[in-house]
Amino acid sequence: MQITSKFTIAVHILTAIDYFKDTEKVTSNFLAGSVGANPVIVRNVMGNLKEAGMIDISQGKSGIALARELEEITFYDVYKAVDGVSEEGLFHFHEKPNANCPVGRNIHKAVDEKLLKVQNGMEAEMKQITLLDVVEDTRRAIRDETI
Amino acid sequence: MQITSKFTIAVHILTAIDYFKDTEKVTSNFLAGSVGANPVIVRNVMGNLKEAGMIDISQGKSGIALARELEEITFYDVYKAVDGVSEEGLFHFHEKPNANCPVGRNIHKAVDEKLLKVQNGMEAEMKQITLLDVVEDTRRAIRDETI
DNA sequence: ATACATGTAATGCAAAATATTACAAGTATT
DNA sequence: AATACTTGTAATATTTTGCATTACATGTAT
Repeated sequence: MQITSKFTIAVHILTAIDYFKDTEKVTSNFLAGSVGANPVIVRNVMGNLKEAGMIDISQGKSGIALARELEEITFYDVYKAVDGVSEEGLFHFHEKPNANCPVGRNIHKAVDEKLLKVQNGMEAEMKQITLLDVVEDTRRAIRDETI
Repeated sequence: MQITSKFTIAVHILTAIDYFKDTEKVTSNFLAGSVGANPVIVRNVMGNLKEAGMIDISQGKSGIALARELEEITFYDVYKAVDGVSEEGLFHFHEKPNANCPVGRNIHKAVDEKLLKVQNGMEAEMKQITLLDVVEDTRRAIRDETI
């Protein structure tokens, strides 16, 4: 498949940027600490998010800021940003069916369009979930911890 | 992710079993030829489909037959049969977030339920596509070839 | 000038998917 | 009973992919 842990890392990063923006110096090393991943991975994901216009960073400069409102960043945006443009689609169909067989020759197109429909359904779902939802729920969970 | 090529192989197998049931002796070797995969892979997938009650096969006996009507086999059934019971869910969330960080400690639950919703949306979509759809479209494509 | 940040190439490593070989076990046909 | 052919499965490559790591280039601020 296609959805890697980079997706959840990206969500984590964006959430942490918002959460710590006033109290900590948010760097790739700091984020790597929170996520529990390698700083280089974090920097790569940050690069993807920057290209997609979700965060503002620049080389040398310390400080990472959100470039868009939280409610204007959906799961779909993040997914597209970090897991490639998804030219391949969500599913592999990398069979090499036998061209001498009528089924082998024709099933590809029959299945492809159906998988595309499934993928579109999933993407529609992802477009309805925003980073604001995540941030709100995370903040609530943190608040409830202290009780 | 989780959806492997075994899924498309399984769909291919089921379609071929139906298509060739009256004209060819359908064996794992024959199917492997049509799919373009190794016979052992095909036999393993066949085993999954048998467990799930979609085909009838037995050791030694030649001949593979569908055990259920085509319109009663959905993409979801096939997916569940070959890609495991999906205890893990469709997405990895195998981060090891830092427990010393409030975000790292709490984001997991916030994101998990949202990914679950996406997954459910996708599965709902898969439940609406049946093997009959695939077989009909494949037959139509084969018919159109000869024009 | 120094310290510290991001950017990125190169490499290694581990896990997972897939392929392959080899053989066991069952059935049908003769 | 012997043979041929089938499915069932274990053991073992091979390949691919995700992730980690090292090392260093490049840029900014103080």
